[in-house]
Amino acid sequence: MSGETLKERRSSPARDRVLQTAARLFYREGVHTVGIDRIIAEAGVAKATFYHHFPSKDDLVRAYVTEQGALQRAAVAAMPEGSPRERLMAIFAFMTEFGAGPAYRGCPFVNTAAEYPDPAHPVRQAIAEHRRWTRDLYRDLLAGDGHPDAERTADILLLLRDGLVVGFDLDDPATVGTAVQEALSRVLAG
Amino acid sequence: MSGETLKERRSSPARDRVLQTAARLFYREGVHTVGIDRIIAEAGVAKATFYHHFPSKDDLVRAYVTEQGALQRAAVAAMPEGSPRERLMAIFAFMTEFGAGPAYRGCPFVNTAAEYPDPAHPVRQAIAEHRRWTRDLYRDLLAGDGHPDAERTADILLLLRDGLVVGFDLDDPATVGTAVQEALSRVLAG
DNA sequence: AAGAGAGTAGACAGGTCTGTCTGGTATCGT
DNA sequence: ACGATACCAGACAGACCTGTCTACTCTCTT
Repeated sequence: MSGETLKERRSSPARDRVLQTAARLFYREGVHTVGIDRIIAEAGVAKATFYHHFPSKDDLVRAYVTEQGALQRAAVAAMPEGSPRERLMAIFAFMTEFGAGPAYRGCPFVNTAAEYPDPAHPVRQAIAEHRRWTRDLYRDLLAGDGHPDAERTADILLLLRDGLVVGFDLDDPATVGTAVQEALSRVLAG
Repeated sequence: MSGETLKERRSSPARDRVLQTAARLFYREGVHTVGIDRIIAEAGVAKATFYHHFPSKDDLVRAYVTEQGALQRAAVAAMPEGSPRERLMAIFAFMTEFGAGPAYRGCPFVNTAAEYPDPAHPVRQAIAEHRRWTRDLYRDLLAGDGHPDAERTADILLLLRDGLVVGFDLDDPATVGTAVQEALSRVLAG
């Protein structure tokens, strides 16, 4: 057997193009406003091919969310070595840098969740899974840094992270950036 | 001249019913997924009447956002008397209580903004206006409490507020509730 | 008395949405 | 050589969307 026996992981050029195009459009314009026709047109893929790889649009949205999660996990894994404290700070520094950029449109998970009210929906479950991973990442880094209350502080950092992504999307980036720095020092000191 | 000479403020039973129905549906299910037909059906209003009061759906959405802002301002104004510090705490206590309820679906402003990517859109501007009011409210209460850095701390509180509304929508309410309390004490202790 | 304004019911136009289906081509493993 | 798989182009169905329009009723103001 070849390397990739995983069920859903089968890749193909057309599928990748669809997913990449969908990611770009969904992030920039939202999920419900972007139609299948537009995605396949910009991806240069036939409609039958699209429905061959994704049984429905919701499956594509779920794949989009899952893909974004994988990208974030890969980005964290590829981060330069350092102490847990340094890594934690680097994560927030990266979000701040990215959030201040002109292409920033908020957090794909938070934005997509706003369009899927039902918590039981597969898309929402994929989002919930990524949020658990994020919180656990914070907790592990805090614990590795010897923080006395890693569990609760991780919850606070998630709170801060959500405020960050919303603020960078809706408010003045410079103001949000300094607020995040200040909040981090107050939270981690306390 | 009678009391109400303000341009847009003219009220009517049918208009109120439309706005109230739209608020309920938009909040629970999102803006783009709820159509005009459904709103007028549930509001018991003819289509011509709807378009008589609201030139387009976007005008209704803008009215929805503006109305939510007015409700929040009224709620704060109707709060029991107390010191600035007590009032600030009461605001966060109220959000926590409300956010833990079963009907909570996140912040209407944040959720609606996720469906309107263009910052120049009237809907987005109405949202931005409410966010400025919120931040200034925090700043005034902090200043009234004699906080040494009311400006920057207000930004942090807004950060925390956004984390709160997102967290209560997507995560376990109990966990978020304790995290907010803890974060508040750490941030305000400074 | 008369007209303006608010209301109702519902048909209609023109567009967009998701998803299906037809029909044909190319590549690849066996 | 052959069957499976991936891909293309595009028509089509059926639903839903926003917004317009006709035609009529009721009530208030002047």
